Amino acid sequence: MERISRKIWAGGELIPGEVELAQEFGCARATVNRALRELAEAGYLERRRKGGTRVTKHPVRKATLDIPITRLEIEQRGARYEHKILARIIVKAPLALRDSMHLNGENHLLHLQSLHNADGAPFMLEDRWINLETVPDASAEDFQTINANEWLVENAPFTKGDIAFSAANATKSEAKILACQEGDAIFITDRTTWHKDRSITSVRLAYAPGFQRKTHI
Amino acid sequence: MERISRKIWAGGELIPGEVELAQEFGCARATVNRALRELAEAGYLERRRKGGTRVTKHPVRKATLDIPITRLEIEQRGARYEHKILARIIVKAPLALRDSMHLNGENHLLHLQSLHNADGAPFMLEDRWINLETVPDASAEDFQTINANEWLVENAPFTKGDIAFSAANATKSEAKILACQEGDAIFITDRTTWHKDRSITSVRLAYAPGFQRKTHI
DNA sequence: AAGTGGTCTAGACCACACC
DNA sequence: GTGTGGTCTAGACCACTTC
Repeated sequence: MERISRKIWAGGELIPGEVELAQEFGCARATVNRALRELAEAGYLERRRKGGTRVTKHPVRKATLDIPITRLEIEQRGARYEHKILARIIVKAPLALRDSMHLNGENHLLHLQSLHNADGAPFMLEDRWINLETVPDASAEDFQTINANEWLVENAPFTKGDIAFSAANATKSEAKILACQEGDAIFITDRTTWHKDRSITSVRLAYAPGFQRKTHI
Repeated sequence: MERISRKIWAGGELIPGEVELAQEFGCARATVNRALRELAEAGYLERRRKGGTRVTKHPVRKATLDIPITRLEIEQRGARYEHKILARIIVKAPLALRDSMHLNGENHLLHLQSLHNADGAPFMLEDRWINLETVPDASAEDFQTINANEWLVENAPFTKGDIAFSAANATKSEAKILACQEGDAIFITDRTTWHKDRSITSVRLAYAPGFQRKTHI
């Protein structure tokens, strides 16, 4: 790490092999391997068999972002959590989702709208679609006592997910639900999760104005 | 991992020690150690010396988010990058920043406003404050040929940083610069970086409407 | 074919946290 | 004290990629 930041090893440059470094530092090759592997995970090095190890030219800083369970996020702020189901309906997959969730028009989805409150004030509006082909048990749940997020964590573990963060102007109906003005800037999280190649759920989270998603490097 | 997801080992439960698992799986303890260490890094396990290893009760999913260099982000979309300096001035630290950057009123900051374009269209508006106590060389730079982001990556490596994502309504002047309407929802990234305990720079990035910051789990 | 990193083994000592 | 995970060593074989 010191040699990278002091540019003794410049960006793009091939650094010595593990055996050579082990000799130089007077340690075992496994120790060098672990050090280099961790630097590679952090994005400072690029490693290829036979090709050797290179210093990354433009190290992309990586921030790890926690994807919290909303109830815990609210409770950690010292607020009282509650949620309300605003709508619950089973429908055939709408056009807009067939592509992003790998569905056809015959697939049935559970469409759920819920509001999550912190100390009685609107905190986040959730618009969720659950794939009933993948998670048939969801059709028997009313999600009153346990919210959909936590139910899915328990009952439909996912293997991968796509996440996108963006900003949107509150629509008239969103503004009413979130107790803000139409047009207010709303922080949006879109997330689709998968088990292998089968979509589980696709959700749009609209946070009340002023919300910040924080992290650190 | 299988035993966690199938709940053979339930949340909060103490799992067998490394020696016992090595015997059961017929492998070396170092192999068990690496497996458990990686599961702990991913957030599924909590490990403590003498205390043993427990399954995390509410596993917090972690997403890794790339913090790209804006020029490369634009070029990777196949667009032509250019940037313009809109304002450049050296001032004493304003009240609003003294707290978040650990400054007093005698500290001088370089205040920089720049617009980053993709194929000639506004992409992102950058409002940056550079701490000249920590990075005195910045006062000699005009940032015309190399933008502040990349100059700082080269000349002032940081050890830690705070990041916050949010949404804001475009002000009248922001709307004019970003070629959008006043009030449009704008995706905001606020970032302050540090070298040890000295602040380097604090920056607010306002992306043109429609921008999404994507990642996956 | 050959050289690099990826992974594993069997053993050892240590640091920490709990008793 | 004592038991747990944290780390290291010396050696081995393998997988991948380039030549």
